[in-house]
Amino acid sequence: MKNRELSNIFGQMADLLEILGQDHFRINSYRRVSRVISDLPEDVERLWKQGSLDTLAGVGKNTAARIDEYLRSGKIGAHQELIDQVPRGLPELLDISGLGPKTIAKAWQELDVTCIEDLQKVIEDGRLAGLSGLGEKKVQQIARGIAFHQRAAGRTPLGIALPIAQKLAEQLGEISDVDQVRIAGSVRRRCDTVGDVDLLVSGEQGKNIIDAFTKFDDVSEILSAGTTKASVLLSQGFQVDLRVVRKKSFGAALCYFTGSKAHNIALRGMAVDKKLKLNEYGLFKGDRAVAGADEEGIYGTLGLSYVEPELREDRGEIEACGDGTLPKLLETEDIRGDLHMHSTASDGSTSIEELARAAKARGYQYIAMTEHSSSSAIAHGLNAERLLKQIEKVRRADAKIKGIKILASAEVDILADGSLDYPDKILARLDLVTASVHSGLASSAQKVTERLLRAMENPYVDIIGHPTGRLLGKREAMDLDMERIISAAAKRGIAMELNSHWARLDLKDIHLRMAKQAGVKIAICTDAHSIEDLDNICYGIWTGRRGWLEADDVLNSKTVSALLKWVSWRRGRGKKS
DNA sequence: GCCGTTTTCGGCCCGACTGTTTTCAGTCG
Repeated sequence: MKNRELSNIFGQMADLLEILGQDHFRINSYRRVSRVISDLPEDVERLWKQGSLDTLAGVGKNTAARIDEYLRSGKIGAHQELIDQVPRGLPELLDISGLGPKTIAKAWQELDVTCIEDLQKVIEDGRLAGLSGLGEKKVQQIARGIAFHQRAAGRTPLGIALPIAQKLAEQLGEISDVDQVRIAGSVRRRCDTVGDVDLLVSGEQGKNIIDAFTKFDDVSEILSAGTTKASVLLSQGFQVDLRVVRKKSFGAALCYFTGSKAHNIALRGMAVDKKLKLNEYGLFKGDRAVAGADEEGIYGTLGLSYVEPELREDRGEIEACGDGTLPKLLETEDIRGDLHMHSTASDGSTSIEELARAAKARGYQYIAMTEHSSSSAIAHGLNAERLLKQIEKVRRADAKIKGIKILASAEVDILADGSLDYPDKILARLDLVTASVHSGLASSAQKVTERLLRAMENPYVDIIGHPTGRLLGKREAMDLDMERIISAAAKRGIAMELNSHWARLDLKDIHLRMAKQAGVKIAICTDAHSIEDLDNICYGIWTGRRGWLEADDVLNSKTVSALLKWVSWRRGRGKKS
């Protein structure tokens, strides 16, 4: 799949054009193409073969010709020409907070700055401060931006950012001038990783609120602070933006600061079509506000249904409002069980019975115990003999604890050749089988894809666990041919996991949507190694919602009897083919 | 560069904060 490469190229072209000072509408259209391709839930190469590239939003004649050029020759001439015009180290400077394209171009042309090291030199020897339009303060801001850029490893997982955002929101609520508080931005959209935290409050005394906020214990540096807006760095190393608006604007502001940017632009376009103006203060007809206090009013007045924050990515949600195909998203209550967890038998820290009781307390009807198999030696994986004893142990626990069904399952390793770590006759003894890759994740796309496809030929494989193996911020996802994997899953009725640990969230949103479209069931499971881990299910549910999942798309929204029926149905089907 | 029942040319989302300015450019979200 060339989507990622093409998306990167168009994004890079936008960066280069920006440094070269080109028309920003043109730059924006490159950025849009970059985003549309990276969000695309199908192979861009297939659209190209069908001759339907121009059905993509924002892709016109020129862009289609460039995609065509890339898919034929492996490069784009216009891209190469831009690269030749700008020093290689320059685009990275765009990532430095406080430094924009105009200043970068000036430093390059007047001081011959071509990379971060050059920039640091001209800051130290005072030459940067000597440029027109720059002064000592601005230069200090850029120096701080460089320091932050060098220590920040990029985006923060939601699982780290959300608890911090919630704590800050709570603290804001204790300020007497604050009326309402909400978390906005990518945290509210439940993106798997976030670049910063956006908080919104309503209140009349903006200055007081901003003053109190910038004095919070976790604030290590104040980047800016006015009467309605402040940006700070936290000691935890990421940025928090706070906005204060009046009550009558709260809904408009919440909508605006929740984003995404692309969704907002689409909303504003709709407002313009209706001769209205939309900004963070409200929806206006001339000078008169026609909506603004709540989000429902904004969407309603624009003639749209309310769009859940997880869907606000300009990935077709606005069009779906129009033709009534907006999904009724999965809810927490829809989850009836958890099909992936480890006890002390392999590498978990809790007994089967404790996990079962904790799951029951969370309202579940069933759990599946999935210890590792013998190849995962480091995780004390079970050999066939131990597994058979473990099955007996599960049966005894199941008989003992009433009100919840405990299924005997396993997380079986998919070996290098695609075979499974247990023989079929052992697998047949299990109620449910999840198969996962735990080694050789860096192999070529072709190799890992074949490995998974081979494993999926085994009639006992019910679920593919954490399919791409990614660990956010630590390990890249395997470069699978997701179209082939999903179509094989659809053909054999195999479910795919959405591993809910916040560091995995694997499959991710756009792949979930591909799976849904292919009719593949998703198992949203925690991979719990302790009782607390069971609570990670919320991250899976949110990510599922970002993938447009409804209750029916989710395997573990079934009752236990429907689940077991599904297993025998699909195994029968697997054996036939 | 894209796009079109107001358009094939002339638009393209909108506002806050900062610093270096004497009224605004640059950056950010």
